[in-house]
Amino acid sequence: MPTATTLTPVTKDSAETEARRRGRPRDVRCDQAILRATLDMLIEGGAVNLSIDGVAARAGVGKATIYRRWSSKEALVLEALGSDDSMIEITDTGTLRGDLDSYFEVLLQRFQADQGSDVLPHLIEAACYDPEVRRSLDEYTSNRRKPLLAALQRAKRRGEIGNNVDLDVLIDVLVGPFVYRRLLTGGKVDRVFIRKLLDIVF
Amino acid sequence: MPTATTLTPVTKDSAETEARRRGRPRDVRCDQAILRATLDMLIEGGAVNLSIDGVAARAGVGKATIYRRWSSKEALVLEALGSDDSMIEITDTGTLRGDLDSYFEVLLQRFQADQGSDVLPHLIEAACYDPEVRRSLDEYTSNRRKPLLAALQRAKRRGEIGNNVDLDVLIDVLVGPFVYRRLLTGGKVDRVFIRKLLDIVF
Amino acid sequence: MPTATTLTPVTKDSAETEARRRGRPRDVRCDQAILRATLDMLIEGGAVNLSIDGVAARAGVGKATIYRRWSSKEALVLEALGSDDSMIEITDTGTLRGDLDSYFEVLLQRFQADQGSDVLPHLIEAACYDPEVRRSLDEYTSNRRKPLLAALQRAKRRGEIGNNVDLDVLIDVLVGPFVYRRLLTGGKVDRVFIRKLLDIVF
Amino acid sequence: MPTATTLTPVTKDSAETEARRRGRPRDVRCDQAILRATLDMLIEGGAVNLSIDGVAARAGVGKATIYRRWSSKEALVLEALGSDDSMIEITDTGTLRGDLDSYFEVLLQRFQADQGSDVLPHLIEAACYDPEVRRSLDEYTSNRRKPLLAALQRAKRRGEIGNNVDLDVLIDVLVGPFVYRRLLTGGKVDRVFIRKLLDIVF
DNA sequence: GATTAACCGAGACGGTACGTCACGTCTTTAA
DNA sequence: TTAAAGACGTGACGTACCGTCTCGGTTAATC
Repeated sequence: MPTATTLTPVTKDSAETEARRRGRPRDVRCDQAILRATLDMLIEGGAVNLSIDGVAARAGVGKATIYRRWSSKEALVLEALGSDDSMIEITDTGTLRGDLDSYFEVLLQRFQADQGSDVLPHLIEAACYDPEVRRSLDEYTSNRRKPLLAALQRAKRRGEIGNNVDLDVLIDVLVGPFVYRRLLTGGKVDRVFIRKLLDIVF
Repeated sequence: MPTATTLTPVTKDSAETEARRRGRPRDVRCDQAILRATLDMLIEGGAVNLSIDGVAARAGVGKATIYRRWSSKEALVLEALGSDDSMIEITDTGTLRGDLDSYFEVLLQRFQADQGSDVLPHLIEAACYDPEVRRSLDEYTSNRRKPLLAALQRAKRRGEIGNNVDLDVLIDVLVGPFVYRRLLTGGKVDRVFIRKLLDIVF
Repeated sequence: MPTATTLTPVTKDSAETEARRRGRPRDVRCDQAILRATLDMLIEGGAVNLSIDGVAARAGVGKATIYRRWSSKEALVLEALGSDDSMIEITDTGTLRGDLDSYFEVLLQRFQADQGSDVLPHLIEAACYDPEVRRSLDEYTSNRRKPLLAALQRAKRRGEIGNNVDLDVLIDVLVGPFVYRRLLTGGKVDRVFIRKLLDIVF
Repeated sequence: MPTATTLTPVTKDSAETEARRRGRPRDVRCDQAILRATLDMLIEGGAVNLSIDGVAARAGVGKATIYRRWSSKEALVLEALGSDDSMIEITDTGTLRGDLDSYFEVLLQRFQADQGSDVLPHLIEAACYDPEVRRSLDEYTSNRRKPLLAALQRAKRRGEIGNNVDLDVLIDVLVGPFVYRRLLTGGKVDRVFIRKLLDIVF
């Protein structure tokens, strides 16, 4: 998930150092209520059925209060999702295969839980015409890759991966098939799939 | 692309065997005009800016005439896309590497031309809540995989690919990274990427 | 009710004298089914909820078969209503008061049964922009006045009504208040009303 | 015409006593523009050719802005008509015949100007299935009767009208024939008609 | 008996208007 | 200055009927 600063503040209140803005300060409870309502409605109806009007009503908040904080529905969604820290941690098992097993196990669960959700697809589409969303989505993706990258770097140091292998591309090869099946083919994603995938790559 | 029968007819006229539907038959020119208008507007403004009202106006057709044929905007888009036969043909070069080079060359052009388009992302999202779109999208994807599958089977027969390799998963490994970069990471997709990808897999 | 000839035939088959048109003759059962369906739907939902599509479906008839016979919804309604001959017969009681009592008794029942119906109002509106309906409605009204006119003429001959009284206007005075209450004031129409009305006029 | 409160506000702002509704107040210029456009279009094309889309476009206003204020086309029309204060004033001439002459003179002009208009008929029909319109139409009618009632009461006090005459019914007798001719018979409404009418009643 | 013209059902066709929804902005009062 | 409330113009939605127009298939009178 992108750090909150990427999308959140329409008006930057960059730091507390800044001489405390004048006028009534923003109510933090509003932020919370809005994000809470957003998450709830995302779970209930997906991103498509999420409307700003709906969130405002549910959060007991004026629409302007939302637009004051986020520039678009997607910015709001991205931040609402970001509040759950969903980064996959990879415990260093000492071997590449061990690390990957632990990683894919979690990834598998994520994908299965995620089935039917339209949140990611919605953001992907939104990213097409909203550069800000594009940036945030890239950052989100990038963050998710970090633990895997670390594990692969460890393996490279241990000599388990050839020196001439581009690790970024290797990640694409390992994660891409998941995304492809999930979004386009509707194919199954299970342990057998993972095993076959690893058999091919390594 | 799905064969026309998948999405097209809201009312199925399953076969010609059926004794010719009663009533005034549908005007084929309407189908053509609508699909033509849809494609034009897709190119001009993407899937998000495509409205049924707009298509109807442009095609010189009543809205009902569209809804009579397609149940949703996405069904319409899928068929409009399908009408251009965009399957990638792989000429049999005799070697796996040769086949793949020719395939990826075209795929690369496609991806670059496709950059910024929101059509595929839009369909992916639509597939989340419209099973009909889901089905058609799967079929579309499946068709696109066929030439590649054929090439890999030739290679397997020639012994270039191990007998225990699951070709379906291999395709996922070859194509998935493209999709992943295109939709999620925003990463570059070029010849260097392809070379590194093939280096890893083979 | 207007004689059928006023509105009914879009194409006039004025008389049997004409050398019997060629081609398949119109099916009388269609006329019946259509009028039947129209009456039923009028009773169920009023003139506003009456649609040609609906009548056609209910009568098991093509829409063209209706338009071949009647030029508009209202023409159809007028004829459907006309099939019940609803003229009020006044039995000659020998005195004006007796005749009027018998007449108003029936008129009263009609008005009460008619309450809530939108058929007459609908026709009145239609008459504004359809001269054919205008003509038919006038004729319909005119026919309804005839029995009353006859009774008044008898009374005039008997000397119960002054010689200088315009009987047409007298009918207006006797019937107008009914219509006025029914359509515009929403006021009660009962025996007391009739008595007071007659008290004023005579 | 009904006082504005009858139909106007979909959400009642019953009185000024209520502590000023929250949120952005309705723009009075919208009301004016909408009513203005409605009246114009009524004059041009009658009630049948009046569409909400048309009014919205002409008034330069969104459709929702209209629906926020009036629940139906007819409610809108009724209020638009009411904004022109069309009550007929009867100057006290001292004699019944004088008052009536002055009244009928204006009524006559109204009826002639009104010829061909479908507004009243349209409202009458609408009143059949919309109780709100029914109520407003009754109130409208009731208001229109008031001046006449006052004149008749003056005449009664002067002894020109018998004590046992029900003035409400008398009004029905005086006005009903007009309505009846106008709506149903298509008969002429002129000074001769009025004279004959008065000859009969008085 | 073949031809022919009008009829019939079904339903497609271009339109128009409907009433609803959500968008993102703006305008009020109150804190 | 922020907040809640909600009005605002915009524009698309999917539906319902309109009256007309093809279709294939009757059904008689005429040739």
